[in-house]
Amino acid sequence: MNIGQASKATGVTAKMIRYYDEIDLVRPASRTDSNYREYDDRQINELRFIKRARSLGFSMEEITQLLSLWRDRGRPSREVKAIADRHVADLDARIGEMQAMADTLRHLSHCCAGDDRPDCPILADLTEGKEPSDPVKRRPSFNR
Amino acid sequence: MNIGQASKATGVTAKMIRYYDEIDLVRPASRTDSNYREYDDRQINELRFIKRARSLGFSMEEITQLLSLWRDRGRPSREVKAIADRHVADLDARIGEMQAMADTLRHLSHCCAGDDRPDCPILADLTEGKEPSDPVKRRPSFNR
DNA sequence: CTTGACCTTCCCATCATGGGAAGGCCCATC
DNA sequence: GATGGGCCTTCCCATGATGGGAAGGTCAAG
Repeated sequence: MNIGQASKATGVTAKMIRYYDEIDLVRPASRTDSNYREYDDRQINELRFIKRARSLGFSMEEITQLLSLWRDRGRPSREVKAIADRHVADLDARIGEMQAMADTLRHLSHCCAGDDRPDCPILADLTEGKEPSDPVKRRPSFNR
Repeated sequence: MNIGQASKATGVTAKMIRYYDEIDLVRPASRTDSNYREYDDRQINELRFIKRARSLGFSMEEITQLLSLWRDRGRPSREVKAIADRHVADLDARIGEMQAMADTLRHLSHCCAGDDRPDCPILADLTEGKEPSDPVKRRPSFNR
């Protein structure tokens, strides 16, 4: 299976497959005589795994760990659970922050006439330069 | 006021002040004879505005628009409200996605023994390569 | 006049992803 | 067996907001 077929089979773009290859996330692809990458079922499954894990918001760092546990038949499920739980806590923290932003804005918007006049509580709030409760530092790499 | 004082006065790092300067987000800083940036109250207020807007999750793009409305005394509050409402919808969408991720993971984690044994519903789920409901495309630039 | 704290610009890195160019390969159709 | 279109390869660049750091100029207090 070449990269295009692997891409179709997994839903991961060829670009990203090459990237995962480059950062050694997946087992190294073997190459044909003409230097085409060749993927077998094992790698296809790894790519699917990565895709699903990304869709659950895991960072590449976490996925590296998850993949290594996945490959290890003797893994303790405790370790997998720990990674998942940490990620859930991370998600919850971010959800909380965004919820706070949305709530604040909903309130301000509700107080804004939204007509032709210039008076606007939203701008007024921004002008006051209130401090946010805490400039939260997040673990790197959960863009999307 | 030089950049360091402006930074202290607004809580925006000097690095970021220079960046906002570079992308013409704030009014251009005047310079002293020795090429130091000089900020007046107007610009200090703009920096505070930006800071507060960032803390509410607005993208630079949105902040550009908000700043321009802020500077315009004749703005219709409708336009400000529209930007805010769009942003709230964006936040809500993202919150929804993350909530779904967290809920899924909470369920899986709950089903995982988390002991020395290797069996793990979390890994099992990742292995199945289920499709996420929909690969949501978000507007660029809301990292943090 | 020295010293240390500040300022300047310039370059590089992040993280996951996509765009695109230049060149090589494969297969089907003429 | 040549041609063409659709693959593949590598390489470089961009994103968005932010920080790190180097090299060199400036200011103010001692």
